[in-house]
Amino acid sequence: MITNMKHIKKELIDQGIKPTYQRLCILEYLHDNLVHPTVDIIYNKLVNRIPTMSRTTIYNTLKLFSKMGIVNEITISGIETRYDINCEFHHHFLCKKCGKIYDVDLTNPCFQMEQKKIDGHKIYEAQSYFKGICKKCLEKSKNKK
Amino acid sequence: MITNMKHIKKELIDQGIKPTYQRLCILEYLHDNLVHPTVDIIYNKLVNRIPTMSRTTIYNTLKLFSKMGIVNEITISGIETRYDINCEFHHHFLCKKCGKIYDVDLTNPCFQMEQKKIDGHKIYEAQSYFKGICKKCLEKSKNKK
DNA sequence: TTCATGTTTGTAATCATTACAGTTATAATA
DNA sequence: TATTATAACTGTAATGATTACAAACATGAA
Repeated sequence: MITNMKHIKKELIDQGIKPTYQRLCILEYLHDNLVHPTVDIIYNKLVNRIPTMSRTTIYNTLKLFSKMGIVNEITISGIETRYDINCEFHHHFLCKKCGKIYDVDLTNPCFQMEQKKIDGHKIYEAQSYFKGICKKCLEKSKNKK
Repeated sequence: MITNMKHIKKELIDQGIKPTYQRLCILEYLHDNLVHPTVDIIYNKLVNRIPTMSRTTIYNTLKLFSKMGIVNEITISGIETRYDINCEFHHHFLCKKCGKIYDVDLTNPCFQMEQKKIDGHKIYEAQSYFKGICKKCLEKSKNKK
């Protein structure tokens, strides 16, 4: 438990979300595990602490968080949704070989990503995905040769 | 049939892909319908011309095309994969209200999107997604007030 | 205490996608 | 032309993430 529960609670109240124990645990998990977890990963971790925890609750909560802009839904893989606390702006890289998702820091933030409107459409969220072969997999295939 | 079948055939042969009738029809459809179709949309259209057409063939073909860089898989919605001919570079905007996906032209192409490498990872594909409320839905909700 | 409202839970249903095995088409060779 | 090997196509069944739904539970107000 790295993140202070009081801060987590305040974060929810500030957003007008009732701070139930389940919601606090989910938000705390997201703060402490910036690994783009799936619903299943979150469930398997939290069910230890809350034996009655339901997957449906996690789905509902993450949908609510997403609606309020607290988390981003990352659909890069096309298989399952992954979740990310909406903190400093960064992009994502998916390795087509090993499936891992890396954070990509933006040295020069792209102004297009920071627009509030585009072609008359109101932007709530912007994401960029890169797909290819990651550093580690590149090295592995080099060694094989 | 806007696009010339001979060109389509050449495109496949150039990529080293055997130009079967099914593949030609799928590629032709993608060229003529730049609407980010789903597998189901493509299937329902093509089954009229090829009554034996199978969904599995479309899945297989699109996966092959994606591998060869002929099409891009768009996973913006998280529900189903949409496909786009990989022509001039553009981004996508998803309306959270009506679900429509708009093309977004880039007046000033972002240099980060054109890199071949990032953090040592080799980039094959780059996409940017915007999510929010589209122009039409914004106007509709204005009128209601 | 009662009541209303919102939240959580577990199960069943949905639906996109994949696995698989049988069939068919294609191209090379005899 | 006939044969054969290989690749492509097809239809069905299975998978697995997500959602729908209804019952149980918690909370706070009256």
